[in-house]
Amino acid sequence: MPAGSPEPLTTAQQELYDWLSEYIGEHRHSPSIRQMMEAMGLRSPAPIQSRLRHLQQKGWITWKEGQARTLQLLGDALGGGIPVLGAVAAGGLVETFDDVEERLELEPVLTTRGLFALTVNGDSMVDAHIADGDVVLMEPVKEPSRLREGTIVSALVPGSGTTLKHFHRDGRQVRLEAANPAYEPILVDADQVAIQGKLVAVWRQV
Amino acid sequence: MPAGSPEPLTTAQQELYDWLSEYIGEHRHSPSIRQMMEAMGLRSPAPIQSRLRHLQQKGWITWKEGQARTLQLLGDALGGGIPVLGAVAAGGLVETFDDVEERLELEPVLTTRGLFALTVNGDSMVDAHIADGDVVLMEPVKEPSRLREGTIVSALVPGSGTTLKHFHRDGRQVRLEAANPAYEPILVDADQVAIQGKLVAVWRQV
DNA sequence: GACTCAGCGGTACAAATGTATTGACGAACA
DNA sequence: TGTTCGTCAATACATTTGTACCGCTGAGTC
Repeated sequence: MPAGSPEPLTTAQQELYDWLSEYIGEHRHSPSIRQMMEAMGLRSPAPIQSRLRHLQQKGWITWKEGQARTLQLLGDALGGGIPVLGAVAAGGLVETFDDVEERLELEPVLTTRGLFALTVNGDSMVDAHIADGDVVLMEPVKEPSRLREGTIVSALVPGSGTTLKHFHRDGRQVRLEAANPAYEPILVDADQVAIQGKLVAVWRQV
Repeated sequence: MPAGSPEPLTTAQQELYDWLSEYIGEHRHSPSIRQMMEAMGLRSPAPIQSRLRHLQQKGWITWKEGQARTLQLLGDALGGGIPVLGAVAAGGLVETFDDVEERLELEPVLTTRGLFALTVNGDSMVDAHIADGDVVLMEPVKEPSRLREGTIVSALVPGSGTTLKHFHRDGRQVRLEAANPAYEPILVDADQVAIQGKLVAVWRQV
C-alpha cells in the first residue's frame, strides 16, 4: 500500500490495486482483465476497465495499449521497494517517522548483471562492520589499475586463497589490509594477486 | 547466463534465451512469441515455438499454457538471485570457488508484505556490526509478548524517540540495551514503550 | 545412403484478451 | 431536484497471441 502517492483511491479502486499487487507479487506477471473481473466477483469487464483507467490517471499503474498482460504497478512495489520510514536513534536521540522518506531500492543492485556474492568467514573485517557469516555482494573488477585506494576487494592470493581486504598500492606491490589489528597486512607483487571483485553491499539476514 | 544449469543449449536457443533475459530485464514482462520472432529476425513463429519447447524441456523457462506473455525464466535471473560463489577468508585461510554454492535470494524478503526500513543513526549498535548509515529492514511486531529475549527491535520510547536496541524483559519492565558499552540500558514500563518492529536484515550499500 | 533432429517458412485457427458501447443504479453535491 | 461521477451488467468486436500442421533444408550419426 503506497504511502504518499499522488491521488487517493476509491474503495473499489484500492481493492483492485491491492489484489493486483498481491497477484503480481505471487505470479510475477500481470493478470488479464477477465482474471481481475473474476477476482473482484464481477460479471463484466467494463468495471475493471473503468477502475484501471482511473488507476492509470492517478498514476498508480501503466500498461501497453493493446498488449496482453503488460500492466505494471508504479510508485510502490515496483520490484519490491521497501519504504524507508526514517532514522533510528544513535544512543537515545529523538526521531519519529510519519511518512515515507524514500524507498530502499535493492532492485538496481539485484539486476546488475554479473554481480556475485561471497559468504564471509572469520573476523578479519570486523572493524568495517563486516561480521562472520555476512554475505557480501561483489562486482567483478576488470581493471584493477583503476581501483581506488582503500576499496574493499576480494582477492585471490597464491597460497592463501580468497580473502576480503582493503586494497592498497605500495609501489609495485599490493597491500591487502584487514580491518582488524589482529591481522597483519599481506604484501604481494601486483601480478601475483588476482582481484576478483570489489564490495558493493553487505547483507546480513537475521 | 545461468551457471550450472541442467542441459546445455544450442546456439539458436542460447540466443533466444539471452534476448529474453534482456527483454524481461528491461520491460519487466514477457514478450509475445511474435515479438521474439521479429527480434530473432525470423518470419515464422514456428522456429520460436521449437526453441521455446526445448528451453522448457531443458529447464530454462516455463510458461502457462494458453496464457499470453506468462513466460518466465528459471534458474537464473528469477527475480535477481545472485550466485553465492563461496566463502572468503577470515584472516588468510584458503578457499577457492569453482561453482555456485547456492543463490542469494533477497526476493522472499523483498516481497514480504509490510516490511519497512530504517536508516541507522549513530553507533549504539556497533558491537552488533550495525554501523551509522546502515539500513535495517524491520518486520512489524504485533505481539510484543512473543518477542524472544535479545531480539533487536526498534522501539518508540516516550521522550527519547525511536531507537534500535536489544530487547529484554525485566519483570514488568522492558530493558533496551545498546550493543555498545558506552550507552546505558534504557528501563521503561512495558506499557510505556511501543515496539515497532524486529530486525530482519541489515543492508549496507557502498 | 538412411535416419534423426534442430531450425526455418508459410499458413491456419481457436482461444485469450483488450477495448468500445449502451444503459442502469446509487451516492455525493449544488 | 438535477447533475455528476464511479460502479456495474451485458454484449460485441477486432487484435493479439498461443498453438498446430505441413514441408523443406542442412548437419551430424550410424
